[in-house]
Amino acid sequence: MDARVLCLGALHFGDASGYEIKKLFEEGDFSFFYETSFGSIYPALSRLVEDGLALVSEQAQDKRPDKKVYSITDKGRDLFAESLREPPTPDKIRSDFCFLMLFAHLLPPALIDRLIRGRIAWYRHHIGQMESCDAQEAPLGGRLINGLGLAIYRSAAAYLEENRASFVAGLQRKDARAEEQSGASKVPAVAS
Amino acid sequence: MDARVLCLGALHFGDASGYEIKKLFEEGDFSFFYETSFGSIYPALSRLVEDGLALVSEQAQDKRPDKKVYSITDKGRDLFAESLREPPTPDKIRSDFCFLMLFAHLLPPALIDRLIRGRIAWYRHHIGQMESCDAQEAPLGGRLINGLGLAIYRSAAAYLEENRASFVAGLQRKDARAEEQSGASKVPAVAS
DNA sequence: CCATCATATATCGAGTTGATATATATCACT
DNA sequence: AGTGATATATATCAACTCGATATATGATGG
Repeated sequence: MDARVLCLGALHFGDASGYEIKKLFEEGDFSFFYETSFGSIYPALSRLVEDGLALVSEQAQDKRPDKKVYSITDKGRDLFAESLREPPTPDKIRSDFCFLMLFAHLLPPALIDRLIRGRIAWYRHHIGQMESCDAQEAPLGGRLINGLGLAIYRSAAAYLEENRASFVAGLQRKDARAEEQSGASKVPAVAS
Repeated sequence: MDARVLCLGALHFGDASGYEIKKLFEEGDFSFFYETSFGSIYPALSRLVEDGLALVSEQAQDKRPDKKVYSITDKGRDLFAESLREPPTPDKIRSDFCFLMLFAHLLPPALIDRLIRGRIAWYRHHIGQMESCDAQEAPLGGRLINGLGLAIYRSAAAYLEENRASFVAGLQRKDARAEEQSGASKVPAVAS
């Protein structure tokens, strides 16, 4: 799903500027399941206009920088509907947090504890956001995806809440054992 | 988290070739939460060797192409441990499936139904895989992440199973109403 | 008064993706 | 025996994306 199709999707909800489309990915309907950056949005919008899939109208604003408001054309709508028909590629995920946890034994347990607590707080924050914007949104699909996101975040938060303490305790026990071994000169290690 | 750090993490588990590291991301411990491609792995490994963070030994194999087996150096281990200490960047997700569902009203309900069923099957498949390789793995963190993945996939699959039928039925009702309106010439529409 | 944030567009280097090329060997099927 | 598919294995490349930075203005807050 390239940036042009994503922008067409955004414009399907109504006219928007590049900046507003970015916000859709940062805080809006797309934020739960898709990311993208200005570096792909702005060139994508330019190409949509070039190809006749969108129109642009420059609007001078006072007290604000000029705005370029894009709108989707019929040709754009057709191409978008077509694009949706090709089979979706599998989800792509990159989670530094999960990668880090795999190597938790290389870091101080206190740091790991903080990271997990932060993660739980992050989930709780987004759950709150999703719950509040739940009021029947325009597209039917929006509610399905909102519900899916809520289900996933709730279960993830619950799992981490249930397992955080014992996981960190396990890391601390391991650290204690390691120190015992390296400090063996003090008290001769006796085979158990 | 760039490809060099990811490769160092992979080599932390033991010596490996680029091909084997890729498999770790495709089917192995990393597959649930991280993706990457040959195009970033091979250059990353070359640079690790250049910078003295890894060593390489070429192994001629009979009946197979030559293999380049990489191993992490002490310097590499140090740099890896350091890299882990910088705060993890937020997860990046790109889900064509979720994007598609947002625009479900633009596609035939039967297609949406198939896509959701396929998604559930995908979740079930990976849940099975994760359950089977659950046997106490080497790193403590592995079990935490495995459990998190299981919790997420199970709740996602359950949510879609619970909501699939009614969602598709909702789409069909909407389609029927739309057809009714466009075919209004046949039977005059009477305001309800 | 100064720093930070929000609005708004744009660009650029560095890095990544997904496809493709190159080889060899095995396995199933006809 | 041949055909196509799959697995092992490395490597490259165009197109694309990311994250940072530049530019400009106004509002907000300590």
